[in-house]
Amino acid sequence: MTVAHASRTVPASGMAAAIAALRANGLRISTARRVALEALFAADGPATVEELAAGIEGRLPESDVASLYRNLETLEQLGLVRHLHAGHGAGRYVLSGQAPAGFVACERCGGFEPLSAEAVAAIRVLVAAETGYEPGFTHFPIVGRCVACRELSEEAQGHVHE
Amino acid sequence: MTVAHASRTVPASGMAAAIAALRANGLRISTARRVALEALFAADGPATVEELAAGIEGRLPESDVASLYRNLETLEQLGLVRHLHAGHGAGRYVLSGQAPAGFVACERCGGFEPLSAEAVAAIRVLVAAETGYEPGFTHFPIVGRCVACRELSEEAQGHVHE
DNA sequence: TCACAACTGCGACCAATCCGCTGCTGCGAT
DNA sequence: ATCGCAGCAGCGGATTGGTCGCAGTTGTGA
Repeated sequence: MTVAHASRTVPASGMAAAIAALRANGLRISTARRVALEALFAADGPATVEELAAGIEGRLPESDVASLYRNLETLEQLGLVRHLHAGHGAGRYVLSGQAPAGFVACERCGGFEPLSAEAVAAIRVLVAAETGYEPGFTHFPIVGRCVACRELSEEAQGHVHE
Repeated sequence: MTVAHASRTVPASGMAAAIAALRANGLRISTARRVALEALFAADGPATVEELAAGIEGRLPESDVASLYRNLETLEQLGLVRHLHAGHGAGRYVLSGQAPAGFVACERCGGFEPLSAEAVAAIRVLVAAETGYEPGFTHFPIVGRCVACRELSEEAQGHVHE
């Protein structure tokens, strides 16, 4: 397949680079791995294994969850993928090329917002100065309430499962 | 049982206050609840349900986990207890009277460090200014690496289960 | 000391993740 | 082309953290 038109929604170069990285490490380009990468490229932001395994709303073939977990781990070891845990529930996987310096996650609706490198650096300095700890914010984002959910929880003091 | 000497490691007043709070809300002072409270008072910092159920290293009677979860939830609704999720693994419960404004947790060794109210406020402002999100840091602490674990992971780039 | 709702403790159940095994397949070597 | 085989996929089952339903027990006000 020759690339006739260089630009697409998903830069073909990303996929090619990922495959090259696999090959460079002596790993096979199996169908399951290709599908996993396609799902990651097609996903809109950090996606759960469930979403990826279902083929991103049925637009891609389904995958076996156990194999998917293994392949995501492999891709993570190559530095192609990162995963994060935001609040309760399933972990989420992103292509590291598409991930920002950090995330804030809403503990209520599960939404995400990127965090700039500057903000992350500033917070890191604050935390390190007080405790010596060095936070990452990529693997474990900051968790809070987004604007919409904050308003909701103020008018109705309802308990969401925590 | 009369209190001969007023001061102990665990302030008896804390226990009495907790029991009073239960009673004030029309809740029963059952054995299981008393044991749960004792375990929380005896615990050194945020403890897992497993630790609490085991009676804090066998120093207290064992508890049923399901009942313990229910009682911890009850105590949490009264504002006596808080729970937090630091990194992977089980959640942890603390008496809210013994909990600081926020926590930093080490994702590697599971250690904790308190975060001052000032630091929490400063970070909250930073995050809110950039994203509109309002983080708490009590339910989901900041996760990072403590000094010791950072040194370990620098000399040997070993992968801990993530 | 009685009566009964609140509570306990057991076992089944659930979601997220990982593990072991067997059979298939990508890929370098013929 | 095609062969051989380590690497991999896909299945089922195990594990961990947490919840639910239910039958039996127990605080507590009357």
